[in-house]
Amino acid sequence: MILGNQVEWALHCMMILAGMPQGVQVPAKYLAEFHGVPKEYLSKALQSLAAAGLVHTSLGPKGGYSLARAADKINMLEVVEAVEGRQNTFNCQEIRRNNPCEPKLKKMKLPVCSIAGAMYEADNAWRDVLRKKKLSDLAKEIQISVDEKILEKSSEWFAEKI
Amino acid sequence: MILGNQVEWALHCMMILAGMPQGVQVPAKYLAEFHGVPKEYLSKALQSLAAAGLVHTSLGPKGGYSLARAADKINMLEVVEAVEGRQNTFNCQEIRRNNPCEPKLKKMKLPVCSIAGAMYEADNAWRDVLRKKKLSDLAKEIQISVDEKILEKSSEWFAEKI
DNA sequence: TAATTGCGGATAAAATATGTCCATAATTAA
DNA sequence: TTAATTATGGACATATTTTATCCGCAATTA
Repeated sequence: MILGNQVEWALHCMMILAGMPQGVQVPAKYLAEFHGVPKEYLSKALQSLAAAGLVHTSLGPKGGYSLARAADKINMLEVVEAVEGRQNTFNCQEIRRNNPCEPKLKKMKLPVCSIAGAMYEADNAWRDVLRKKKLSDLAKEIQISVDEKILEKSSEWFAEKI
Repeated sequence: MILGNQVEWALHCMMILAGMPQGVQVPAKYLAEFHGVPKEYLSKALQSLAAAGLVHTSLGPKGGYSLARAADKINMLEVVEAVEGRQNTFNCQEIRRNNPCEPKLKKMKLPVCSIAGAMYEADNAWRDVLRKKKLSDLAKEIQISVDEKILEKSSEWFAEKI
């Protein structure tokens, strides 16, 4: 039960975009180079973000990606779900219906299985944590925990390229 | 990001075992038949439960599986982790170390990444829910939600076979 | 002794994750 | 107008994980 790498990539990219000046578009090429990940594959994640309305995209030179909303209006869950989908981690196969004692169970309408219910409850707790964490919250934490010089150099690195 | 079927199977098997009279061992064969799942593969999950000390096993005729502890001394998280492992759903690849501005990052010791930290927090919330849910709680819920006749028939079905 | 059962290793098939390649259309700057 | 740049999206390839299946072994019971 493990999330794909794309989730990590997407979150880091969103933080980069959150740190960009207004109106600047960042191409996938540089997001990929900066994070050391394959550009073509990262693009798939970025396209998912675009499809979910979390980033704005533009074509051509000076084109690229930017946040579609302010960082305090986007939470982590949106990013994770955009890339990973919205399925529950628990995929109930309804094996209780295979009970040989009651063949009718195969077709009957049943209330949610208690086991599945508990697993869904856990999934919801997971989502709640991510929903409460805005990108702006993350940005603050990063501002505090990461060496100031690195942040500055990174900023310059992007500014040069774009 | 989806749990394997084994988790569902294992949880349902645990509930069957929780409903068995003291001292009765249930063979994998019947657990598989009852739930309509392949015996050989289910056995792998049951072996994981045994390795985690959640079930007791015995060989030979009249052998099989039984709970290693009372149902109120086992929680859902233990079952899930026995089968699925204890990894976090978020597998941090530390792509921040690929930052071209600071090659030293590759080898430096760093505090937990803010992004990873938030994801771990979500994982912990997920675990907390499952840890609080004992098998005995589930048993009560099932007792209430499932048709009494089905419970009785199922009980008889196992009693006949064993 | 014969039947039953869990255990564990080897193998295989199917599904998913990961990664690459390329043609296309849109946009910008010269 | 032209050339360069960029996202999009589909096709394809590879790697990894999940989902099994098979079988010999040792332990146990009747």
